Amino acid sequence: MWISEDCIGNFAIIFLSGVDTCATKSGNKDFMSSCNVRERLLDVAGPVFSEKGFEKATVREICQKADVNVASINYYFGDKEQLYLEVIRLAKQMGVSRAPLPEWTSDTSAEQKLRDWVTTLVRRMLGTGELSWSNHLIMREVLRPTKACEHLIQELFRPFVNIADSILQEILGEEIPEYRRMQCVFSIAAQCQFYRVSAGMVTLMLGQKEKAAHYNNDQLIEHILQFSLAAIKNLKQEFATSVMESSASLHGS
Amino acid sequence: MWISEDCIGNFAIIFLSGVDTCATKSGNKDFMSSCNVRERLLDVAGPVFSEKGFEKATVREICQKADVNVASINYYFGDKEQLYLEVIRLAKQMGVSRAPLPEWTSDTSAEQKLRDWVTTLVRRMLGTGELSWSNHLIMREVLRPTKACEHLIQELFRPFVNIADSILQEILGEEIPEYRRMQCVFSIAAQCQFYRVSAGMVTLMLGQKEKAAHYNNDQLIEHILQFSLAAIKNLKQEFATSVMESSASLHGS
DNA sequence: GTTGATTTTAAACGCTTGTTTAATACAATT
DNA sequence: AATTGTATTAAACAAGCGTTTAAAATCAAC
Repeated sequence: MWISEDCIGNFAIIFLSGVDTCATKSGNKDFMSSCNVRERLLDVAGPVFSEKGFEKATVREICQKADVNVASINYYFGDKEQLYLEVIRLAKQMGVSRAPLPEWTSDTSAEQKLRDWVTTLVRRMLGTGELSWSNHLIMREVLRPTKACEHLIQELFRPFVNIADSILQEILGEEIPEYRRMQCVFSIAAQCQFYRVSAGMVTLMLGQKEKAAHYNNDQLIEHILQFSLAAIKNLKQEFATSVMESSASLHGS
Repeated sequence: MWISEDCIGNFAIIFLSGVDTCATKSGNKDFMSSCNVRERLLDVAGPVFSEKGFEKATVREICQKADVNVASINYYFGDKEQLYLEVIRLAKQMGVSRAPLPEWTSDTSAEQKLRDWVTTLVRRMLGTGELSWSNHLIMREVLRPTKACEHLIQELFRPFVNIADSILQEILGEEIPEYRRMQCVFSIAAQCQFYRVSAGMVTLMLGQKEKAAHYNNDQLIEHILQFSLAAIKNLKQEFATSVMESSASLHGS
């Protein structure tokens, strides 16, 4: 309302004061540092929570890295946990946009879709780089769910699993019961997850050299896909023959 | 050095004084409670570290449950970390003895061996009951290795993985390179591991009812085995045909 | 310039952590 | 009985944590 009069003069004030005028969230660092405290906290808290976990991450470290006072988290978010919940929401958005599923047309084969799905999951799980903190954080929630996990399941996991389920339905047909399909989805996801959660142990077991030689993302995707596709196709075949057999024994008796 | 003289008389002292004389570690509770403080701490610390993790487990809780003074851990083990390392050693021994591999004879089939291996791994990972704390604790080390992990790898993981590797070699033959076999071993282990590390998320996704209906240990073992065996056999077959093809194209060109 | 609300700050609070300490209790040896 | 070395205890310690507070600074509006 105060804009209504003496408006022209105040534009300069708005622009220079830096209050709530941070139009772009990324890019220019000098401009960033003039953004408001709330934004700075959100930007900094993600990587810290990702690296340390909720418990071991300290408000003091976050505030120091955001270059704000220690009381700022409580002032803007209430407490540490509320900040964490906001960060998880941010991580979900970034995790999806970071490694999205490709667009499919009506004539994309089921196998290609499954390849895309596995590729996306591996990239999300094992991805490194600037935004990988979001995936690390989400993985923490999977391994040790907090209040935030329910939100992730509804908005992220269930939709993603449903896609895999429909692909498997395409391959396996309608006869195979839903829970068998879901077991297969879990078996595929399990393999992708393994190389993230057990990465430390795998490296210790294989040694750096061997791991670098045979366990990069592309090789893992290829192995997981080949391994899983063979298993799925066998399931279909075995189900077909078992139906035939029971049908035959029915007729025979 | 003080043993060198007046040795005979001191045997009685050693034996009666209660130092290092706790012959049986399990069973009789009355005897247990008369054991020395060190033993009581070791007995109590395992479950606590398993449930809370090293960081969140407090010396005060451990000492309270062991019914000893808070200073006892520092007196007997130096500090909290030394106690933890001792507990990990204990966990390794108990983890193996809790769910051992069955004995195999020369005419045990490779498939049966693989079934036993998967069964053992699932039991160790998902086992519940009195001694399951040891497996929980070991899994914590896999997910977030500390100093103690190297010891576990040498004494526990590598031998166990080697067994699976030799079983797969039996099935696949000599032609398939070692790193492909290892990838398969990891894929199998990954599936077993998934239902432990993601148990919370799986339950949240499926709901208690569905999980209880289709995801008990026996059903999981059966699924993992069927899924993996199909994949392995396909690998063998594909490798054979690809060798034949390259041989044929070699002859053809 | 003054006012009144909002934001920022340094300091302190209350609590928990692992560890240390100094006094005490105990049992074996002299 | 006195001594000696070990074991146990309650209390204190120092450091770190999340949070609160009350004063100071900032800024739009009059």
